[in-house]
Amino acid sequence: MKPKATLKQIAKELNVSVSTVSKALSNSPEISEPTKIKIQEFAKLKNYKPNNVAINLKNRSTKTIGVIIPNILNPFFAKVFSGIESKANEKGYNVITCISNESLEKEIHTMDMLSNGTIDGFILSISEETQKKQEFKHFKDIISEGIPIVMFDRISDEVNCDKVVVDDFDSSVSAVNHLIKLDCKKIALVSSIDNLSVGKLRAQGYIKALNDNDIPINKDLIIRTDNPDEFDFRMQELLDKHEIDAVFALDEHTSTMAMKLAIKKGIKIPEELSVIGFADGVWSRRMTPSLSTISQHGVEIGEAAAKLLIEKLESKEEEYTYTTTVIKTELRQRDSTKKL
Amino acid sequence: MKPKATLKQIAKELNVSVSTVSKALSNSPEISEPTKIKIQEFAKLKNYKPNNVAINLKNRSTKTIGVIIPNILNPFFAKVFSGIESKANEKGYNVITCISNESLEKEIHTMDMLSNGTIDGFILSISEETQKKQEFKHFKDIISEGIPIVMFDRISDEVNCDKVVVDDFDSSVSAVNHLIKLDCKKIALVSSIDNLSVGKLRAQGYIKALNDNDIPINKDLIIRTDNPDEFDFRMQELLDKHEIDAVFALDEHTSTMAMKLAIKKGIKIPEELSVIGFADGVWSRRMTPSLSTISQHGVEIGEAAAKLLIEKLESKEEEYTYTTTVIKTELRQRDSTKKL
DNA sequence: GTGAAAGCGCTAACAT
DNA sequence: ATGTTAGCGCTTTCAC
Repeated sequence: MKPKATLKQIAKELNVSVSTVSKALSNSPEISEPTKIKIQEFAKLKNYKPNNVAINLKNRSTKTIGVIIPNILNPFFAKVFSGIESKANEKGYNVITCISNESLEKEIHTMDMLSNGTIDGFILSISEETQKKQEFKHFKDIISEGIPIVMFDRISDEVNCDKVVVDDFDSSVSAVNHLIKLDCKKIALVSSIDNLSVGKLRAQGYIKALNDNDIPINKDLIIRTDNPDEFDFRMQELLDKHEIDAVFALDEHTSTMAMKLAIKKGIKIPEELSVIGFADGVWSRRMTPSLSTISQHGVEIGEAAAKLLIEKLESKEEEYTYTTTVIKTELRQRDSTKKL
Repeated sequence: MKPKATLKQIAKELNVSVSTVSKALSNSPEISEPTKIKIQEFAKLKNYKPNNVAINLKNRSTKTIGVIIPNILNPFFAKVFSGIESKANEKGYNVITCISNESLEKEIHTMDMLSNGTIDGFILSISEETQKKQEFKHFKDIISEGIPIVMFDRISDEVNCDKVVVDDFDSSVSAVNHLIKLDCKKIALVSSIDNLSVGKLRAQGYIKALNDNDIPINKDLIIRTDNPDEFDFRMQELLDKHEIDAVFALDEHTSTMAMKLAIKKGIKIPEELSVIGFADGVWSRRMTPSLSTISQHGVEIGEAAAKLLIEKLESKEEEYTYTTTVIKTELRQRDSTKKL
């Protein structure tokens, strides 16, 4: 285990000054060819790598982005994360990741730990608890410290910053319209994320689509909760008591459970029941029948967020107007809906 | 946007020296109560946070771990990652994450970018390409630079470092034994990860279990490839040509595709065909029928790896013996296998 | 009890 | 063409 090479050591061993070494290694024209070559070769021999921490201190910037993700097991977030990581790397940035586990406290703690020079800016999606409690002071504080934030997916109108979202409302409208075109009349709405901003937007889209098509809203066909276990129970009840010809599901848990319970009851999908759900990841394809989904292009969301943040970090503008980027979703027709 | 408070500024505003401020804020007994209080209150008022980069430079350590994950969309890796993140955070470490995307070049590039003081050590799982090419020089180089590495899951015997793995071989043996106890005689082995170390170990376990039970190995019932598309084709063929009563699948793709194709053919699971597969994540539960799995306790693997690395980083021992920790798997019986 | 000074590793303005 | 110096923000030893 060799001791780390530093400019100082190299300078001493070569009997030159530290700054000569520094300049030689950055190929400065100030230094003569022969010394340059001598120093560069010696540095390579010693496997010299400039200490990044020292450079960060000098530059007052770390080229590192702090990313806060509510739950990395959710394939949507995993996709966004991979988009952030790849765009950041492309631009020469590192990514420090924290998983908030949907906890407000962890979110606050993380932002506090990292906002001391460790990172140049944040990309985050608000935790469930934070959205429930509508507690956004920590975001505002960080921003007023001059650390930029880009929010994605789960955002807050109260916080002034760049945002990247999906057109949740419109996606819902068009998905439900699609079901209506398929001749579905009794479309159930199911959600186990009714505490999230995105869950509410999606539910509103359903209402809008039914209204537009003069279909009366039937409360009995709507399950909106934030508790997956409660959902399972109510879904069973719904299938037992009411006849439905479609399910519009706002999250992965409800998409898959609705299908599972329907299949168990012997209901044929898609012949007797069409199912469309918000879902990401490969699993919707792997199910039998495969699930028709609204896919959110997570990778693009991540890339857009990273691009936005890095642009902001690298612009010298004092004034900056905040933008909200909308990434379009895509309706992927698979085997849980009939073909038009 | 307030300018960041520094010791220097506080010192000037309070007409004391930098070192006094530093000591007062670290509650040193050298400083008198009144000045301490004055300084501490002023610092709080100014929202002073010690610059972490400066501290890192001083300490020659960053309390940051570099994590390299082949693919974060794989729920096994996502679980391991969340284990690493939580254990690291508990111990006061940050985590810089890179996704190698199974690429050797990205792996090398990442390790090069981070091994300049940015991180104190690495936790990683070897990329597919790296395993295929058996190219391990970059790992050895990093270790010889004095940066510790902990490998998990996809490891190499050629590299001398701490490791955390699953008992792939034994898990396979006992899973296949379970199928045999269920009275299965014609057990297919399917794998689309035959290029990975873990894939090979699991396949060996299958052979061992059949041998132990005096069941002849039938090559026609074995599909081992590293190409998912090729697998789909050969699986269809296998189902068409041969009668089988069980499938033992070494990865998620083959577990789910085997089930999907069998269901499509009208084969009843588990009555006519039992399926066990290596799988993680919630999706095995959500399938119809739910999939019996060998679950790998990804979170524990991540925690163990982080613990190992941090212990190494914080021990002053010059000499250190490398350990390989084995995390036991668990056979989760669900609806794709009959109950005993 | 307080302060000056050195040093972590590097860069860059400013000598020589 | 090379070297000296100061400084990034902090801690710590050593003077006073």
